[in-house]
Amino acid sequence: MGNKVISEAVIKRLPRYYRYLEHLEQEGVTKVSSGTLAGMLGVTASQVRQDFCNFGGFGQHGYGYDVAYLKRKLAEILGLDRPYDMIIIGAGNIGRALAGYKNFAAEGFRVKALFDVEVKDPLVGDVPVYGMDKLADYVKQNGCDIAVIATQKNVASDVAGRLVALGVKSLWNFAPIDLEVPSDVAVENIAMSESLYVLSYRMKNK
Amino acid sequence: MGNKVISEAVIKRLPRYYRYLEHLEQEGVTKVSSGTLAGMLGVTASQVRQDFCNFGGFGQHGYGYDVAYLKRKLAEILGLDRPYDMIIIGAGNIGRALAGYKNFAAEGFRVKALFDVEVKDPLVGDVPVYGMDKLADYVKQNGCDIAVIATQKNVASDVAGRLVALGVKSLWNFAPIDLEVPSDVAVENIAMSESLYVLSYRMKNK
DNA sequence: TAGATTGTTAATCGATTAACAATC
DNA sequence: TAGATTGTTAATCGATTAACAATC
Repeated sequence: MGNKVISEAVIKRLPRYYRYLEHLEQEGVTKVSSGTLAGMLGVTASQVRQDFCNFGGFGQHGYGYDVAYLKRKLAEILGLDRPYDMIIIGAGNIGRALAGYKNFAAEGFRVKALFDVEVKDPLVGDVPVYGMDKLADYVKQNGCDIAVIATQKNVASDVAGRLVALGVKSLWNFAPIDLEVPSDVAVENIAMSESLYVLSYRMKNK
Repeated sequence: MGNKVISEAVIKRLPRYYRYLEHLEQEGVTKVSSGTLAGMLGVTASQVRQDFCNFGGFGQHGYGYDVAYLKRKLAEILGLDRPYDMIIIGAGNIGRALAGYKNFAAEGFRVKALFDVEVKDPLVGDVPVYGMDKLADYVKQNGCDIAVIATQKNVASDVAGRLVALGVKSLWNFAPIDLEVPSDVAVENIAMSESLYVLSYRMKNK
């Protein structure tokens, strides 16, 4: 593993590069320069080259970057070159919406099951819903690459703790709290209300 | 308006401070020091004081910060001291989930209407759903503080353009694209797939 | 008063930008 | 070859941290 430490700022830009490269590829564009890419992202060409240089550099002097190759390299870096099995804890509004979101499956993130204390419907789309009492057995039998926390705020920490105890190494958290997990567990938050607060701030300060 | 330019880094921390202050207030805690707050957020006491100092400073030498007062000041800064009327464009999984999310209303963000090209149900919870042809009239008659873009990716730019043309000054965007808007329009993105990519990166690099 | 803790200036650290030799 | 554009080092800029006088 290429273990140069990459800053958070760089990591957060990688998915954006990837998105624009997908777009370029769809348009049939085969090569792109750091300057062009920079123009699309709204950053400097220097930064684009620095960012890729962190991973060794994927371009050719005097030519630029091959779109398909650069995209493939970014996919590798981001870990998008393999599928992931996800489960969602909490079959409320957000949990059900995520289960029904087709794009995830298309990108290799496969929702295999929903869990909730109360099973109102046995299926959401084509995803089965199980009671929370089934969680441990399910994870032990089927494994789970990513668990999505879509529960109420007040149980989110407990649920995270149970998942970690079951050996789940990756949590995608939609609850408005900061989860505390061991250092070998990856966490990403979707902080919707914080985003809404920032929007409110921006409105006020335009 | 106090027009010191505040960095993005500071702005993004404000909602987190606010969240922890809410928590402290609920616990009945009336005063807090920069050190304590820093411990909760996982930052340094220096940074906490610097951040508040940007807005004039809300503490008292030798005492710390009054929780209720600091929370009220942060609410003012973030613009949470008044309600907002929201509409949601796109009555798919995400749009409907957001319409049904009770916490928003509790925080003063009121979902007034959903819009979609196709009106399958006239109501989602207690929120009315209208056809896209009703959008212009609705906004002209009722106004709209914040429009939520929860459409398919391929129409998101068009929808954003229409909203901006109708005078909407604030967009909360769930589509995986970068919206281009005039400088007096505020935009905040919830980039779910980018977050998932970052999670994937983190899993791979733990 | 003595102790605690802020507000704020100065020092440090890290990220971004500029520059340019290497090279396709 | 001449032109273009990278990879990478050095310079700049901005954000974080440390320090401490002010003061409750």
